[in-house]
Amino acid sequence: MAKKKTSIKDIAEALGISITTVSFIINGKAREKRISEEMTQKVTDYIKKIGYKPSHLAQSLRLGKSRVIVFMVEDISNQFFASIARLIEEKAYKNGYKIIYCSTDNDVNKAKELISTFKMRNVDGFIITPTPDLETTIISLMEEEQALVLFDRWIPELDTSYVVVENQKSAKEATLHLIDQGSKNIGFVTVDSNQTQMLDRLAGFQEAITEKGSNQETLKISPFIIEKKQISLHIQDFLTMHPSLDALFFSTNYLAFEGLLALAALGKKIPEDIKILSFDDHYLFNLYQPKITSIEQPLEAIAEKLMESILGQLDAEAPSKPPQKVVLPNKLNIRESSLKGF
Amino acid sequence: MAKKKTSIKDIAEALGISITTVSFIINGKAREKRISEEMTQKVTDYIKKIGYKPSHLAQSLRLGKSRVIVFMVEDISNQFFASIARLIEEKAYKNGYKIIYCSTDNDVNKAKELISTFKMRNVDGFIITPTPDLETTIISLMEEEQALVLFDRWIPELDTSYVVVENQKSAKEATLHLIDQGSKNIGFVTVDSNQTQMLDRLAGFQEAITEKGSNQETLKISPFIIEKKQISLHIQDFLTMHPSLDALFFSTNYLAFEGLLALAALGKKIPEDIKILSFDDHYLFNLYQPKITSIEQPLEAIAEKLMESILGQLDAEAPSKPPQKVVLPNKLNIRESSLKGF
DNA sequence: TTGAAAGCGTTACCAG
DNA sequence: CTGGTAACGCTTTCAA
Repeated sequence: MAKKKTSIKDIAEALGISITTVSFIINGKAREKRISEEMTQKVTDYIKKIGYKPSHLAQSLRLGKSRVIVFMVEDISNQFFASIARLIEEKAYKNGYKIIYCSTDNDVNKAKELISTFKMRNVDGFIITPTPDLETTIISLMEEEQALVLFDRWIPELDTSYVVVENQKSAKEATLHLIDQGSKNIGFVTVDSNQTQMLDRLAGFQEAITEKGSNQETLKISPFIIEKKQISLHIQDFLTMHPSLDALFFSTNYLAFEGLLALAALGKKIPEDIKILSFDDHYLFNLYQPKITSIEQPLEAIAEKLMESILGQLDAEAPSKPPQKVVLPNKLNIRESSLKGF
Repeated sequence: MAKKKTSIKDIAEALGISITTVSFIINGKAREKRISEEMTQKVTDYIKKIGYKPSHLAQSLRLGKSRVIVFMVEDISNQFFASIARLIEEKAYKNGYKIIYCSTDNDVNKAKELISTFKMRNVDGFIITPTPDLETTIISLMEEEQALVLFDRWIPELDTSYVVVENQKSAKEATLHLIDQGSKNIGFVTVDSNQTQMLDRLAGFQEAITEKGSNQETLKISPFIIEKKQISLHIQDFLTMHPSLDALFFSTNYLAFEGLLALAALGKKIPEDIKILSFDDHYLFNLYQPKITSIEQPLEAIAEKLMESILGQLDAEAPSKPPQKVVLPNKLNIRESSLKGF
């Protein structure tokens, strides 16, 4: 494949000077090393002429840094992760870093394998949404002093940097809103896993319920259901088993979409028959009739903090700080689906 | 950062043997090089014990291959691209390749810069949705005999591998369906650009119109409109200016979503007042009331062909084939939004 | 002001 | 069967 690439050596030979000189000039150390103006000029001109680009690979090997950051999420085709990815990518490129994405499917073994292969690629930093049981691997990453930041969920036992949102607080607030709108019997539909963000959302929900003495039912959908259709059917069953439910809180948007389908199948009217609301805003919540109330995570801020944290750890100049633990506020977008008088 | 990593040299020293031997064993050439069973055993045991992993960086430098493929799309947060990315990623990992994603925003300069920086990272292959005016860069890639495959759109003048879908045929078929359902005056809403896929869709639409002698109007939305709201307003204007339109064909799903918003604002009923249909299926088209008719691209097949093509080019064993030009069929999902009697 | 050479971690050729 | 060593492309120390 690919024609032989010109190397720094070729340049040196062509110009009849040493590799060192070329290297210094390329790396902007001409001044510092007091290389003559004309030499510098000659070299830069030649480089521009032949369009030489140094090999990042060789640089990485030599310097022990690759300027690559891994962004490891549950599923990159998920809108939430894809959006963050997009924002991260932008900020990374601006700082001379590249991003490698990968999806874990929330499978520990896949995650472990991925981390191991990335370590041997000398990536500089890891941004990870941890799968269950990933503690030991994360610990080894910490021991090796790798730049690391968790997001979306974190591991309570570990003292790592992370960026998450106020799951519990927002879930509580949203639940209170539902109660405030007259809901007396609220169903919480979530995914059956012990990821912190899901647990916190449930906790927030229950806190509100307890506080106000309302009734509640909870449906935990197995994360192993691949076929979406199944999810919708589960929700239908849930609704028929608990006919008195007058509101539904979905812990994440894809569950809400399935819920919408279930509700339509049962001929339930939103919000007259049943009010609904979901965590994780989605562009289409604003489009659906009625518009769906939801809790919006601050994508931009999450990406910002993530990069700030990882870049901070990567900055050799800066003194190494203690792990940064960032918890960002969400925004409750109240729309038609949860309103009493609508 | 990171503790000193153990290298092949450390292993050789620790075991009192040569680097070469270790290297052979690691690379499974023990048999071939007729290294003794016990030596092999000793080394593999030791490697397992200390958990040694070879440096991919050094391997890449040495071998001139990085086992990295770049996936360069317009916008990775777009559902279509994110879904393909997910599928590609899976297939790549299975073959020992990693994927680096990046978004061009359909901006030539960004694309050029990206390609240049990836070249110096010795990536092995490029999967690209070309931006306008990217010809020269693509040509230089071809001259360097880089593994390359375009997708979503391609560059007619260039003899590259590509994977696209039957845009024209499907658009025509969909338009005929609309006419068949009694539409007499169809509006085509597209993005104002000369990307091949959009042009082909328009061509297919017009072909059907001409063939059947129907009426048509076309609205081209500038790709520079960032604010979605604006798009929706444009569509509203379009509809009020052409009140006789009885069907709308959206060339891509995000335009359809905005169209839905516009239609709702104008109080138009689908499909009674106006029928609609869109290119690029979306999970939510099936959820909306009424369900939206759309043309579904074969994501899985696209990803499959893309990887097949790039891996084929990367396979040193295989004789270099002429560029593979793949055109995949789509599927017209007829749903409620385009049906007469609904 | 410039150059020689070591070294980053591998692979693979050539000896023995 | 095993080992020495050049080379991949670069940075950087030390020397001139």
